[in-house]
Amino acid sequence: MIKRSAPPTLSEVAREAGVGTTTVSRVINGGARVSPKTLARVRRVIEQLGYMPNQAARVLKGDRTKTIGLIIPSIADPFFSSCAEAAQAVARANDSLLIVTASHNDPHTEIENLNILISHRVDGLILAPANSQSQALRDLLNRLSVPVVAIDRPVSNSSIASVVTDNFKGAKTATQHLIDHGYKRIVCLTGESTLFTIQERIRGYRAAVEAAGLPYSLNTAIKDYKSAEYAIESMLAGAHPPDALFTLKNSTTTYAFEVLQKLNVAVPKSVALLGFDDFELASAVRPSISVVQQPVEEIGRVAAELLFDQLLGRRNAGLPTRSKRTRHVLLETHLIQRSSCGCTPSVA
Amino acid sequence: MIKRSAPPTLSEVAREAGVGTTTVSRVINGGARVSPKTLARVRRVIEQLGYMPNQAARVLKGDRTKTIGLIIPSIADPFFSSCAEAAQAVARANDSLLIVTASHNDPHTEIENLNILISHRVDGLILAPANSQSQALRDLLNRLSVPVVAIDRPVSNSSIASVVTDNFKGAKTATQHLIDHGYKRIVCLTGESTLFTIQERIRGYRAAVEAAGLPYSLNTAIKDYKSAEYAIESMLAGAHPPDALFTLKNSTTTYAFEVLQKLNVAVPKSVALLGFDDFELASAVRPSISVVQQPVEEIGRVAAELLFDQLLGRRNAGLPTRSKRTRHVLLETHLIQRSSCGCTPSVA
DNA sequence: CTGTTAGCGCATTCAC
DNA sequence: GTGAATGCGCTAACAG
Repeated sequence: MIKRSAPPTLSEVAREAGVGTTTVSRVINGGARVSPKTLARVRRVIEQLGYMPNQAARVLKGDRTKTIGLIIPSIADPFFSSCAEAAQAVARANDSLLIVTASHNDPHTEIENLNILISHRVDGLILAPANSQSQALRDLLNRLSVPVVAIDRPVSNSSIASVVTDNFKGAKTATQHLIDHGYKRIVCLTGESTLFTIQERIRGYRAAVEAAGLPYSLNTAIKDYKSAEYAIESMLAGAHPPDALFTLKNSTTTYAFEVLQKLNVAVPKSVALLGFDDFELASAVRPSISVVQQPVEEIGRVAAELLFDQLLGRRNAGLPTRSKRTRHVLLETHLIQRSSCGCTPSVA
Repeated sequence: MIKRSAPPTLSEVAREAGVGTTTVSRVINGGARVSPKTLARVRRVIEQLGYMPNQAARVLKGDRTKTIGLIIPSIADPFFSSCAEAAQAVARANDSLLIVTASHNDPHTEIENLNILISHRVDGLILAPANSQSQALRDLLNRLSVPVVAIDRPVSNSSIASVVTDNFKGAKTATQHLIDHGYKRIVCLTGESTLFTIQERIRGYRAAVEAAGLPYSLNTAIKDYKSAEYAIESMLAGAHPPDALFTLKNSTTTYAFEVLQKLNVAVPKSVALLGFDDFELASAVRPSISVVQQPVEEIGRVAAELLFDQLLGRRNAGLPTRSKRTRHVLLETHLIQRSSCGCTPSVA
């Protein structure tokens, strides 16, 4: 076992096998038009030397890099890591490598990641924009020579393809569901209210309560257990305590749930709970928590498929045609009726 | 806004700015030894053209790629995605890009990923071996010219650095904790019993019960809710029903928890529950679930730090010195005493 | 301070 | 079937 400092090169293989570099190149790329004898010999040398083609050199030749980039807020976030997993599956199916980076929802880090990926000459890009409105991002994306697909949040005022959940409709339907249950004082709780998705959900909530002539009550200051506890405790002690809570994001939902438990509030009897975004144990807790479910894997999968559509279309078209049909995919949510909203699900 | 098909190159920038390529190169790399005047001019052209250096060309020059690879079973798995996040932070701090791929615990896919990363000439590699025993993996890893760090599971019979949790000790301590509570029939439940980590935990469980002269009862067939339900239900109906359950992995723990709830078994009164590996809502459910917590982020962080240590050491040493001190880091677990084991935690 | 030049490893003409 | 030569974009000698 020889541990060299530098990996073997194609020409070393060629020399060792006593053939030209072209032949080795052919062998690597399928072995067409090479005599069985030399094929075998070259393959043996490759095996022996542990030769692996240098991706950088191939890329430099101007071909595609067979690499696509994905920029998400966080790798550790279940929502986005599921997207990533799905996108990676599609990438692999298209013989490509997916490079995932985290922006932490910071526009600066996002641009940084973008530049890194551009330097790596990714063939295409999927990203969840930290800020849907950012002019800088829009500019950078527009001058890019590769196709881009936005996920979870669109890039506003741009023709960039996107795959997002119908947050408005999902929130409106969910709120309506609470209204149908007969709740009169539905309070909406959330954090990170600057995010596009959250704003859409707020719009949906508002549309529903206003249409029903019910009070609109929104608290966007829930950032941790403490703030949730404070908010809920004071509301409950107030003159017009809520009879239902609509939480717009995962963490808020669990905070609210924990607070209600801590306070020994009967759910849904005294206060109902409905959350946006499903999570692992929502069905395991007591009462099980009703949620608006997003098609997480689908987002990643569809985004990647859209990207490769553009990639393939582009190659077939010959010229880098401006995509004729920029597509915006709006994915439906699904209301999962468990116990916390007042429903009695068939499956415990 | 001109959308070119091919990204601008360094020499285009040079031509446009009326300087030599070297000057542009200098500007890109910090701008040392360039007159302020030209510096400004070149920078303007770069900005204007939206030039970004081609990573592939740099790599081809033989320098480091400033890229490290990470192979984990799944991106969507909270445990590993947290590791990945931590490793990425370290990578960024070292001005490097982390490329994450998923092996799905399949040795074949693992080798495939490995080859892809080798082709990309990563400077180093972190991986959670699908099979700790695999000879093929060991061979491949050994002939690699870059440093490797194994996480979660070691590569047995090899000098490859590793960062793993002390699964044996963690499981033994946990079992002992149950014994101290007075439980006499502690049953161990799990799936994926071929994994190194699970085997270590089984060893720990066994060591503890045998030392205490208690019966050893292991079921490694828990793969979904159904199998958990079947297993637990039959045990409970048997002659010697367990008074405590020790579950060796996350999913098993939640399955067990759900089954116990479904069956209306009082926890921990009738049957106690203790799980290996912490998870998001373990403290939010009722009763809150006691667990053996692993230092997840630390695994990723330490592994990456170890890798960069080797990388830097290697560069300073000049020659590719065989690492004198191959390091094996064993990380301690932490027993989180919540309610399900019979403890009364101070924090509800 | 600045420009010229030579390759890095590979795929790809184009000859033989 | 096969090989020699060219150039992808960049950096690092070396001149000036």
